Amino acid sequence: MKKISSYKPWVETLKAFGVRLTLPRKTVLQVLADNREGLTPEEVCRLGRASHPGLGLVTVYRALELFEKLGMIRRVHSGGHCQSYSASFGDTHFVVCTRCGRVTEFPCCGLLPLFAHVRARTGYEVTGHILEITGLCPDCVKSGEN
Amino acid sequence: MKKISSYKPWVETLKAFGVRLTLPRKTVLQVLADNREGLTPEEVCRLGRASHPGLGLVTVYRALELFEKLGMIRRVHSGGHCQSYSASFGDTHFVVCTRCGRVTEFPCCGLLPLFAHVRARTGYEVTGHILEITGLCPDCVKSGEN
DNA sequence: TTTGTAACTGGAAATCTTTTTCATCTTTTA
DNA sequence: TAAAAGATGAAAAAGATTTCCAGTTACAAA
Repeated sequence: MKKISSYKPWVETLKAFGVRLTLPRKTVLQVLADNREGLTPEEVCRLGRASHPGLGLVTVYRALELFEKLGMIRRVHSGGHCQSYSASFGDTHFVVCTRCGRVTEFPCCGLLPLFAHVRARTGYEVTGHILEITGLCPDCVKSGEN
Repeated sequence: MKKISSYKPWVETLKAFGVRLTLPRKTVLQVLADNREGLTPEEVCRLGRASHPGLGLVTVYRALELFEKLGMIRRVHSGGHCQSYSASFGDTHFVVCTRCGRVTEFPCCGLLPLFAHVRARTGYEVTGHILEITGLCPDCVKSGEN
């Protein structure tokens, strides 16, 4: 798993919403930028303390809630528990590796016909959806079974 | 919300897996058969006590876990928390009403092209997925805004 | 039927997980 | 730079889930 970018691209978003850029928030953002698995609040806190030892779990909860509301991160449901978060850029969905937990985004596409089908079939007016695909990432496919 | 069937269709499944048909389990099944919303363990327990006052919450947790493993019920992720369950018959997905919580199944269909797309784009070998659609059920569409 | 036994149950207590509270500290803007 | 609004983190409270364990029960075999 490689470290990706910094959290810099997110800074604009935060400024646009008039959200303060504090040390704990920067720390949480950096952790999320550095990791490509879904992380629980607990995990974010533990990882974050490497660079900011005073980081509080409550603050992590609040930061994650805020970033989710701003669309910078999203909840990952696959893999048993639903309280993990992963960075998200734009209108995408996740593929989650069932072996190593790696999360990869892919553009949201081609669901409109399905929504029409659902509407016709059930009478519901569709307003949203959760779509998450699970599978094996390229590395895990290469390195063995399951 | 209308009461649907009994839990009878499930009895075969349970027998096939060599699972005992006990009073608490029957109670949980009846609750799930009677309700078309996602129910939390707590709610199942409360509703179940109407017919079986001694029903224990721990037993409800165990029963839900078992039934989920046997594919008789599935977790509902929409609506904030992910610890609700709803009856499920066959290879389907859920549409969840964001207003009244009603859950309706629709056949799983038309996702194969998407899986191919994901594979081509991300290199993941697709093995599963979570798809849940949210919207307004016909009754809620009729009865007002929101 | 009756009976033996493995499977199941439910209360209490132990473990998490998440939220609330509140006194203190930090950004930001004026 | 100072004031004010916003943010932080420790502790405590509230919730959710699991573990333990002493009974109880469904079911198969006699």
